Amino acid sequence: MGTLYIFCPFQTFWFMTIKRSHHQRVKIDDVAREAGVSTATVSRVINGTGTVSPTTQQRVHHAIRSLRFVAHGSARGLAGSKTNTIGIVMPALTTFFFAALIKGINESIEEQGYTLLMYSSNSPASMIGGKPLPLGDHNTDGLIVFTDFLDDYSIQYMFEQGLPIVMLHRTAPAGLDIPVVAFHNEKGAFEAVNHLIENGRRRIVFLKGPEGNEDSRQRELGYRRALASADLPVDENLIRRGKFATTPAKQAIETLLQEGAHFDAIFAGDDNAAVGALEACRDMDISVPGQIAIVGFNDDYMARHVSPALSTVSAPIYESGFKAGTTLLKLIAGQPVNNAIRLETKLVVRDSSRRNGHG
Amino acid sequence: MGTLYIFCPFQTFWFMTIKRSHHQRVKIDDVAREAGVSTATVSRVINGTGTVSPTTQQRVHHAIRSLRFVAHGSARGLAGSKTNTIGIVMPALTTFFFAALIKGINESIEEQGYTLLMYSSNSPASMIGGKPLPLGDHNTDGLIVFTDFLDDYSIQYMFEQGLPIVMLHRTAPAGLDIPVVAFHNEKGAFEAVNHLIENGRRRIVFLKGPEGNEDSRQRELGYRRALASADLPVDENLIRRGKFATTPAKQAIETLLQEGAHFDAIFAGDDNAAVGALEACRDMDISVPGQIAIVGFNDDYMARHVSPALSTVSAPIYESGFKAGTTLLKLIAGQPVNNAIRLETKLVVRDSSRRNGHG
DNA sequence: TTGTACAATGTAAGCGATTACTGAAACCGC
DNA sequence: GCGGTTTCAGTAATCGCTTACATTGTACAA
Repeated sequence: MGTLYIFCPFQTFWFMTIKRSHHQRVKIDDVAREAGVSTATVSRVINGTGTVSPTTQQRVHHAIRSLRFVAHGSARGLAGSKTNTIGIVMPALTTFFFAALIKGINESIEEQGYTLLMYSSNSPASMIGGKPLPLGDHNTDGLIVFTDFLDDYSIQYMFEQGLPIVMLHRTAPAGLDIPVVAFHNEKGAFEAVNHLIENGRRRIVFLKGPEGNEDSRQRELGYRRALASADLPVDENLIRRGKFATTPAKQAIETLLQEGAHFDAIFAGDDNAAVGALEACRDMDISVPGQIAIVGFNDDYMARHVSPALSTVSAPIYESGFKAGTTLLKLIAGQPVNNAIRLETKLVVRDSSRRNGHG
Repeated sequence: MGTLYIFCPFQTFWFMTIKRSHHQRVKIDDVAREAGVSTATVSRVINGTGTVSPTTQQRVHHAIRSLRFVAHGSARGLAGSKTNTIGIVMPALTTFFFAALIKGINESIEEQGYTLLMYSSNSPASMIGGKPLPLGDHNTDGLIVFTDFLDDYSIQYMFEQGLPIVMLHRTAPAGLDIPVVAFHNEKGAFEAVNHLIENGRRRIVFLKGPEGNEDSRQRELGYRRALASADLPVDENLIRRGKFATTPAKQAIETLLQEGAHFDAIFAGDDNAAVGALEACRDMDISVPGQIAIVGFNDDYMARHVSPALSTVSAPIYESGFKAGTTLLKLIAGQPVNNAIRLETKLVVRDSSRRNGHG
């Protein structure tokens, strides 16, 4: 600001750009003129479409670099009907889960030159009645749906418009041929509960997730199957709602204890809930795993850092995001995809459910 | 699929959309025709620009709803030179910090109809030499910079192009009038270290963040000032790199212990590092806070859930994201903004640094 | 009654790329 | 040397909106 060294190309450049401000930016015509070719040729070089001689390519690349040309996204979007952007609709979570997921998606699409357009909200969106999604077939080339706050009708609408869609941790609306990426929840839960049973636990609490959550529903099925296959009865009173969150889970366990319920293990719907359960026990001076064993789900960051370290069903969160990204890209490219991708989980036994602590 | 009830408008509609597939979608002309007005009027109604009679507005809104019209983002972007999208450049973190931040940004811009275009990467980007950012003045109306992987030169370039920019947890390139949103790191660190000193600690380890990280640098200044103001010497040997991560921090503490270093407290650069320190102590059977007191920074989710519960400098992460969002929007709107927003932190004393545990 | 001001709407020129179409030159085997 | 390909590159239409400008209509003061 202020200083201007006439002979310094960079400073001169700054000066120029300041002068012409936000308009008159360098566009493809400028590049074409600079390289002595037509805009079509520049476009071909940029996109690698059509045939351009090596010499010309060199010239064009040189012009692009020296002018610092970057194509206008909207213009490309309009002309090419391609945005190189995919969208994700998801709940506004603030957990490790969320972060890992996004990272996975991002890295899966990054090298392909795609960008993630994120729409995050906790309020329902719908194409009928409510405000329509700001995402969809205009702004993005594809969509990852990872939320319960979007009704089947809207999904069906976009799907039938031809928008590539991948469901993430949620099943597709009935009858629609939309790929799903999810964990093998039922199996993972079965193994977790089975592990508890094998260690002598008989009365096992299950902490459900939020109302309508699919992961939770499937984990509950696994829980029931494990009990059934060990010929243990299901006590509906031991099934409570932990909402995949620490505080509600803690309260649920406290309530159970106050009610004088009898149980020797807790299978929490996820690790957040498990941590809540852990704290309830700690506050009540109940030994874990001595009196009560606890197993969570997900293998969140903090699972191994709480004390006692939390046994949990390790779920490939990052991979699920990554898989969703690559699947969507394949879909966009018109390649065949596997329609139901279920990722395996793995039981990780730590201190919170070890046998040795048990009486 | 298959069933088609002639008299049901929705089904008929599906049928139609399927037939005409991905092209011939409903565009503004269709709406104009349906409402019996010109496209200009439809555009005015959509954007709330210009004057349109209430009756006409009604008709247009009705047409929009019945045709399920959603404006083509790229077309609007091209024509209006407005994308209603802001970008963020950030490191590919997988922490609670990141998630809360994004949530804050998102919610701050959501009600204004903006969307977040996220570019996340761990590889350097630059306008000179390297691959240019896929974000910037073409694709977004503004940019939040939250990463060290973007050089000052690029930021200066975009800034002088007139792109609204807000720096998040990073200072602006010298001489540029770019707003900064950050924590009061120095002060927060000072208070944390001071707290340790007041509780009788004398030899305090500091675990730095990653190379070049600004938050870390500022926290180190606070650490040094606190020691100085208590007339305590700074032992450079007690300053180690914890990289804002659990494992490196754990190793750093283990190394210190193996070297026979003498210290009675650890001020960790962030909570991840603090957890690592905690584990190193636990593994070595060192009592916390009995022998060594630990204080972290951020007040991450797990801080209160580890054991002993972690004392930490609580930082308003979500608010910082939110503030960055609103500031950027103001900037875009041409409104005056506060150029240096420093958010206050708050020391939260939990078990890991309580006096009673100290000899 | 006429002129002025303003409200309401239409017309049409872009915005900056992509790409279908077309033409010119170079290369091929016979 | 000649029709037939191929390669390389240019022309110009097009994508779906926004908006400057033009136009019409109506109210109101002079």
